[in-house]
Amino acid sequence: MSDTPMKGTTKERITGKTDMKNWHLPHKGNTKQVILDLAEDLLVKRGFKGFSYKNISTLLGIKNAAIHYHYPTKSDLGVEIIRRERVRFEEFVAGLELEQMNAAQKMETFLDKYRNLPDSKDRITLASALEMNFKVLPDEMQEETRKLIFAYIDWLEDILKAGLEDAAFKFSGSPRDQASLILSILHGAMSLAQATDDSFLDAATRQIMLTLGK
Amino acid sequence: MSDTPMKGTTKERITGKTDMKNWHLPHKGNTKQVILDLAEDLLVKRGFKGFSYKNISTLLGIKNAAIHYHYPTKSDLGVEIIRRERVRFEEFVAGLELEQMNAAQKMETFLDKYRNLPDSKDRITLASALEMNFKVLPDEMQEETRKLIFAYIDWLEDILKAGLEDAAFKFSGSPRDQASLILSILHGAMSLAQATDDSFLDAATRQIMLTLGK
DNA sequence: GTCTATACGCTGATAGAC
DNA sequence: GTCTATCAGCGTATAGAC
Repeated sequence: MSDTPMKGTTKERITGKTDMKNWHLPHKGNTKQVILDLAEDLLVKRGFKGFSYKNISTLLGIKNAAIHYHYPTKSDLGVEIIRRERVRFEEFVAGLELEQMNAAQKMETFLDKYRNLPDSKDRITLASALEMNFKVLPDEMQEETRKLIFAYIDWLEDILKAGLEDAAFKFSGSPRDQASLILSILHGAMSLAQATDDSFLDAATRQIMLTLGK
Repeated sequence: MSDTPMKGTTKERITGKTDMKNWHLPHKGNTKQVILDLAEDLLVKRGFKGFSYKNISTLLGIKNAAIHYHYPTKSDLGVEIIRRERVRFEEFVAGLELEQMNAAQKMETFLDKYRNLPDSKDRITLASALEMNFKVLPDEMQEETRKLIFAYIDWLEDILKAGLEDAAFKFSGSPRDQASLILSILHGAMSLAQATDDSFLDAATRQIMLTLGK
């Protein structure tokens, strides 16, 4: 992965559209957000110690020091990335409620997030990447990572419990254990796929629904 | 984790016993091996970019440059760590054959390796740690990592096939898919446990035997 | 908000003495 | 085999100008 400067304005990069009128303008006030996007991408792809402020600033076409203006330390930046993901997940969960899905539908929609991971992301999620880097993360990032993971597990436990009650699912062991197992399978499949390029995620998601009696 | 120099001779460190007669002697010719042990430990605990030649040399009570004498580049060192693990696994497999175990016994013995991981290792295996660091590894290390993982999967596939034939196991899907799934579950459980301190490995190994109809 | 300039430690690595 | 000395480059981070 090279650190070639990005072309065009921020909006063009984000939307994928070109805005010829403003090609020469800098990031029009959303630099802070673009830094977050870029940093999340690099964190997922290379690990926390595998990218630097220099990498980000080069991609953005600005200088090292400018990043520190937005996020004083790398830990601040990392914490923000994780918090944003937790918010995203909360919105995802709220969305499912709005659609009045049943437990099985919710589970399928959750699994879809993994089935549909773009190859450009190397088919890995932020939570999984954080786990993998856990021991080299600053303390505050470790804490946020834990919160994120338990947000997933807590939610999984809830819908497993609901599915058990209305007989949509059947499985042995506690809903909590089953929730942990499901996340283990998904994260393990992504971890293995990193090294082997094989797709373990399809087999993994299939197996999960099987063990739930679907 | 601090890099406090180790006390005593190499043999004392390795065996845990004290040899007062030779406490003042350096590493008596096995420095190269001790470096490998130390480096493997650091790699598992901190990731490939999380330790340096300096870390190792400080622990050993020698200088940075001395490590380069034994392993010219960090990649050389990393490759040796992985190769040694593959040899260890081959010996493990050969040992199971000598004991004339059946498929179910072999699987249990394999799972024991994960159940019995010492806390001092943060309950993570070399293969899993390599996977987690995969994208920041030098090319030669990536190649060796792949070989190691496929050594595991190939072997798992073999005993799953054997167990299927003599009706010791029953499961749906191909033995290959099942082998991948088992490794996914194990690696995923270790990955999750890193961040949460919960023990997912016990639940994971139990679930594996369950899905094999045991 | 971004720049220049700067600090300082650590990194992987090499040359040559002992 | 290990040492001293040295290297260039990168890492995070800060001060102060524009």
